[in-house]
Amino acid sequence: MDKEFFLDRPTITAYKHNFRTLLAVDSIIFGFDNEELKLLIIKRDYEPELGSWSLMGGFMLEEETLEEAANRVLYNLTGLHDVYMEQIQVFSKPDRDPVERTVSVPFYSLINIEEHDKELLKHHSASWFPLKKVPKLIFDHNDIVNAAIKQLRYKTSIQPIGFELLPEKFTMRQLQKLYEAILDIELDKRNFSKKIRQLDILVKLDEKDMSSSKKGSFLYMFDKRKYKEKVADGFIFKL
Amino acid sequence: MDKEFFLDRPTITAYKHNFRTLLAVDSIIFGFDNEELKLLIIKRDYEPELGSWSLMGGFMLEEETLEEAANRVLYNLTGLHDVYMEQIQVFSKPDRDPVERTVSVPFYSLINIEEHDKELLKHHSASWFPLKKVPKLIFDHNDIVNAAIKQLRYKTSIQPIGFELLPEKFTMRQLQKLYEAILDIELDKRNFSKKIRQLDILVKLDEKDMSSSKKGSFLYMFDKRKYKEKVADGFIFKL
DNA sequence: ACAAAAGTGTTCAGGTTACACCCATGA
DNA sequence: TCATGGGTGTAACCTGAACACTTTTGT
Repeated sequence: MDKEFFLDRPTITAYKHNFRTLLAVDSIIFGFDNEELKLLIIKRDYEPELGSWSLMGGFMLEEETLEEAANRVLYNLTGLHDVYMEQIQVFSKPDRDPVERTVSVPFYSLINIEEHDKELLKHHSASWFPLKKVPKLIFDHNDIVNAAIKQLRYKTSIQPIGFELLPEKFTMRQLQKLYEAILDIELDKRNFSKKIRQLDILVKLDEKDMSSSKKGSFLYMFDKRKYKEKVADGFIFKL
Repeated sequence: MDKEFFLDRPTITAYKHNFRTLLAVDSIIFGFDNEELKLLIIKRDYEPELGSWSLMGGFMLEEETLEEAANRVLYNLTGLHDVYMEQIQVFSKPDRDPVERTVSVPFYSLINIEEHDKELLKHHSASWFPLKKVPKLIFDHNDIVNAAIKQLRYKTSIQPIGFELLPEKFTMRQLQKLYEAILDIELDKRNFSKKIRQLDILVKLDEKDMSSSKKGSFLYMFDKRKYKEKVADGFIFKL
């Protein structure tokens, strides 16, 4: 029994003798260019690993939550607020950051690839990479990206997210391409549009987008109110 | 532009000036007694909140990962190793712990309610509570428990977990009751056993359990190899 | 012989999949 | 007039849901 009692000590020790760690948020930012999914990463202009590709990240401040920190980091890079964001598994190997132990809480976000501040991106030497061409990133950032992709696919296959990656008005075909890009599969256009229309979260507009074909294709908007109702009802959608 | 550059500072500052936080793991331990789902909590024997009900927890040590810390905490309370464990959302409100800022990474585990070290439980003044009768816990621990229940239900509804909560040999009826307890719904025994048998992850034994009826009911075991294969294939199961 | 739980099969409805042709238009 | 992408319906199949009776055996 003594063994357990010994191991137990740290959990009942007064707070002050315990280890305190740096806590970072890392931002996995996905965008869509109507063809494929892309990831936004930066070229570090500070040590360690100056000049290497990296996720955008930042340390959690004393007075903010992790969610606030993640929003701050995303805002710093893109100028965007109120973006879809989801936390994934924490990365906590003691030696993952060579400078000092840093635990990373990653958040992935979905943004419209057209709607961000390009000056800020330039300032951070940030670039978009197709998912299949993401270079070697610092530390364990490639693992983090892979975990985020996995989580995004999983979520997308059971809940209608992904609208955040499109412009406000979009065609059925764009939406289908988005799902195909996220899930990395091909879908039948008849079945896809039937399914999506059944969800009753889109509004069909009278306008057409004439850029993709001679005939033009109808534009849709996404009915935020209905969408939120459904998600709140714990609604599950299977593609 | 200056605003962004100012906000940006913390993310590019050298490590040393940044805030370091206490990082805790909290353990949400679920057990099943053949009737209902229960939660294991402890009566704190240290300040703050001495005497209050609380999740078992502990601070992450300098040389361990969060997963190791979670295993250590669980081991300290139950004497168990190699238990199913899953991380849920991090809780990081700056004032959630009144003594000092502590970020909590909660892990829930599923254990067989018969197979743990009862001496250790007594030592920690720990008790099992039915989910619907969990008392007020310290800090935001009730929120953490609710998040864990939600996650457990979600997981259970799409993947065959939950076997961890049963003894090695169990009856179809016990398994059904477990699912009913986790999902808080009633299931049809014909459809349930058909579905489970289709999954092809159980082995039917020749033995019967005679304790529950005159006729006796067949015992099953869970085929770990097949189960692991299925889960690795990203297999989704909908009850 | 009866009470108590175990065990099993069929039918029906709804959803998912596979599949092919016509439409509108600009060039 | 033709080439390009847009738009739609139907039949076969599969899965999930609802539902009731027989079996075993201890008392």
